Parts: sequence; structure tokens; C-alpha cells
Amino acid sequence: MSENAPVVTRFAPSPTGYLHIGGARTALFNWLYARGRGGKFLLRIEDTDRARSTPEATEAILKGLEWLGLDWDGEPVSQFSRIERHAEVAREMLEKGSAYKCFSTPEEIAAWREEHPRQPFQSPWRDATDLPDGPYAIRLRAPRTGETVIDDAVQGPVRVANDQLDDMVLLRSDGTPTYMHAVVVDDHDMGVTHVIRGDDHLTNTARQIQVYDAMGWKRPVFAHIPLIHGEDGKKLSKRHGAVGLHEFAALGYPAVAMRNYLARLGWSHGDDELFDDAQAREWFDLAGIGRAPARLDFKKLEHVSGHHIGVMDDEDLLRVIEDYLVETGAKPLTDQQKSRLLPALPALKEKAKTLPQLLEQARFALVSRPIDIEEKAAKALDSVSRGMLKSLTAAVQHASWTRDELEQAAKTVAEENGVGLGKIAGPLRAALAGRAATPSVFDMMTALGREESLARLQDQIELAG
RNA sequence: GGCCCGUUCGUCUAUCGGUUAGGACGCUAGGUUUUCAACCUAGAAAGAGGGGUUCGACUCCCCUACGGGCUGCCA
Repeated sequence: MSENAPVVTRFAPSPTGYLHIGGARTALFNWLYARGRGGKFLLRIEDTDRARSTPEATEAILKGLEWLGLDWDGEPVSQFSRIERHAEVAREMLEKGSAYKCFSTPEEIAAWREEHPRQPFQSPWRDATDLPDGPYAIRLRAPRTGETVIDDAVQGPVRVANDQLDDMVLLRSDGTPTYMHAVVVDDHDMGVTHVIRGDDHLTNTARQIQVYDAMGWKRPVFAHIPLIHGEDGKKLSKRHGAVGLHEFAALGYPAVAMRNYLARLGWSHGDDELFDDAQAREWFDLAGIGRAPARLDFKKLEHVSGHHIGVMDDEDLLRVIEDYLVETGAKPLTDQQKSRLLPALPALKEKAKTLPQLLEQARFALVSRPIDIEEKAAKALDSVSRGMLKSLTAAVQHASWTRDELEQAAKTVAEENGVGLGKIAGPLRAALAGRAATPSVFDMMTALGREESLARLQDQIELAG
């Protein structure tokens, strides 16, 4: 733990769509860093682009963060609501001389670029003394010589020659702030100490630093993390399948597993692969973040997911399942289903890697009599096997209904019939679940309980006539 | 085009000048087994290419190739 000033991080999404998996990871890193150091994790909605921003998107992003389990401090800040402040800072810079009024029109700028290919735009108004009336943008009076050094916590020192940078617009001619200016003002005002964000902002950081310097503000620590790529190594896009966090949720990966997997994507702590939130908070560090873009690997995600499902408390798991059912629009569980599912969870969670896999295995506990027998399972139910089920019923009628005792009884019946355990497990499985692929028959019996198990057996025995 | 960043098994990664280059997922082969799985054991599998620096480079420097980003009065 740091003895220094408290850490303040932030996640600043543009509300133009759902929460992207890359954004989710950026948010996670910021959250982990702040929470691991007793700091604050803030949220800012970058909604200055009125045309593209929608309240629905803001809602979707917040919902995504909540699902991922990333709680933020205070109310989310709307960047748009702060445009007065942004303008005020721009004017202050104007007065201090670190910014100037630029009367160039977009057409003039385009023409200038035409004449000066591959050069950053140089405004003729930068040093003008005779200023006209009319609309103007406020531009930063950036240094034209020397270099700006970004001391990035992930990328190391990054040097950018100042003659590569143009005088960026702080305030547009319509009086609205540009994103580049607004971020700096907001991050400063919000007291952000560590800016952890996507790699795509790295180059722009040089210009943002110039604003910090011009205002005499302390620069935050910058950490630019590499972007996430698709399985083919290309930039993540729709054609890669799931890219929205909600899609991963719908696929049945628990949030705790997503946190683990996402944390490991681009960050590492030695050979540690599987960890819980407490460990992640303790271990997470900027120094452990890699510099190369990482690819999404669903196979590994599944493995991580399976681990976390396996170690989850039964009660927690049941809640996760219920939430998943709600998310996917499925019918909520009845009390009876819950009471049968809960005792089945210890066996089920061992093998399931995702929630739908678990639900598939849990089907026996969710259906009610009379259960329908799928074709493959029906094959196991002939007159001979029905006879064995009858013998088994008699044998376990008064058993104590523990796993061991049930198994012992089944083995005995099998022996008496001169067959292996498999010969009786088949029909038993069919009678209990109506399926050929299920959890262990004894696990099903203990979860179902004596009454229900015997009733299901009886249903099949009676069919024999 | 210019500038910036990146490049270790198929994938995620460890290594912070000296290791038989380690782990994990996946894959292959065995094992376990009442189905499907899960699980256990073993194995194959990597430093983009080329120059330097050094007694010694995956590690430091340069070049090339490839990938990505930025280059806007978008965010």
C-alpha cells in the first residue's frame, strides 16, 4: 500500500453504444488499481458529442459495469454538463497567452494543408496582433521546438517532437470544448492521479500534457494499455462474434470469471492464472501490464469460468444462475426447482464451465413429473431393466439415502442380476432424468430426494404393465 | 506520407545479460469411470529477420519486415 496521496482513477466511456469488452477491461484495470490501494474509482461519461451520445448507451454501459461488479465512487460525471468550465479554462489560457484566437475557417485550413503536405497545421493567427471580428476557435499555443516526453507507466518514456504537433483546438468556434481539452480539465478537476486508458490515446497524450503544463497543473501518471484484438489478431469488431460485455454475460460466463480472465489479458503476476478478487486487488500493478496487444481466447475463458463456477459457494452460484436466467429472458426458478437444484450444485459445479452447461446438466432437477424420456435414454428402458429398477426400488426403499448407501444398493442389485453397474445405471439414469447424458445417477438421487426419485422410478416401472 | 507503439510455444504469458527459455489454455497420448463430462499423468510446441554492444544476449542499440495507433473545430 502506498503512503502517498490517495489514488484516484477513472473510466471515461463515450455513450455511443454498449460496453465493449476492451472498455470493460480498461474499467477493470482502473477499478483494480484504485481498489487495491484504497483509492477512488470515478466514472465520467464523455458525452460532448451530442449527435452520437444517447442516454440508452449510458444506461447500457452502467449496467455492464454493474454486472461486471465494478462499483464506482460518487455519481457519474457528465462531461457535457461541464462545458462552461471547459470554456472558462480555455479563456484563462487565452489571457495567460498560452492559447490564442484562430480565425481560420475549415476551408482555409484545408487549403493550407493542401499547400503544406505532411505538416501539422500552423495557424496564421498564432502571432497576429490585428484581430478581426467574427467567429474564432481557441487554439493552444504549443511549443514548436523541443520535445514532449510522456513518462508512461506501461510504455516507458515516449518522446514526441513538438514540431510534429499542431496547435490543438481547445474551444471550437461555436464555443464548445473539444474532447482533448475537456479530458484534461475534467481529469484535473476530478483529482485523477492515474490515467489508465487504451493505447489509442498515447500519441494524443503529448498534446494533453501541453495543456497540463500550460495551466501549471500536476500531470497524472499515464498508463496506456494495449488494445484487445480478435482471435485472428485483427482489431476487435463485430465480425469477431461477441465483443459486447453483455454478450459474454449471455454466453454464461460468471462476472467473477470475466474479471479473472480480463485481468490476465494484458496483465500478469508471475505464473498466477486463477485468482479471486482479493488477490487481484492485492497483486494488480501497472508494472505487470504488457506492451503488446492481446487476443481474445474463448477456450481459456471457458477454463477460467469453469474454475470459478467450481469454487463458488452454492448459495452464490444459485444467485448467479437466477440472474443469468433473468438476463437471458428465461423463466425464473420456482421454489421447488431451487430446492432441488441447490443440493445438486456441489456435483454440478465440478464439471460445468459455463452457466448454460451447468443448466443442461441440471435439467433433471428442473423438470417435473411426468418427465419425458428422450429417444437415446428410452433405449435403456426395456422390460429387463425395468425389472431391475423394481428390485432397486425395493432395495433402497428404506435406505438412509446417502450417496454411498445408494451406490452400494445399486451394486448389489446389479450383482444379483449378474450384470455390471453400468447395466443398471443406464435405465436408472433414463428414469431419473429422461436423458442419456446426466450427472452421476447417485448424485441425482440424493439431490432429488427419496420421494421424488422413487416416484420417477415408479413412473417407468408402471409402463412395463 | 509523417510521427508513435508493439513483435517469446497456435493463444495468454514468465524471464528484468548467464535458465535444459518456466507456467496456463488448447492439442496429442495414456489413466480413472455408471453416461456425458470433469479430473489425473505424460508429450509435442516459442524468442519475426539481419546487424551490432558484450566473455555472454529473448533481455541493451540500430536496420528491415509485419501488426497497431495517432496525424480533425470526432471521442
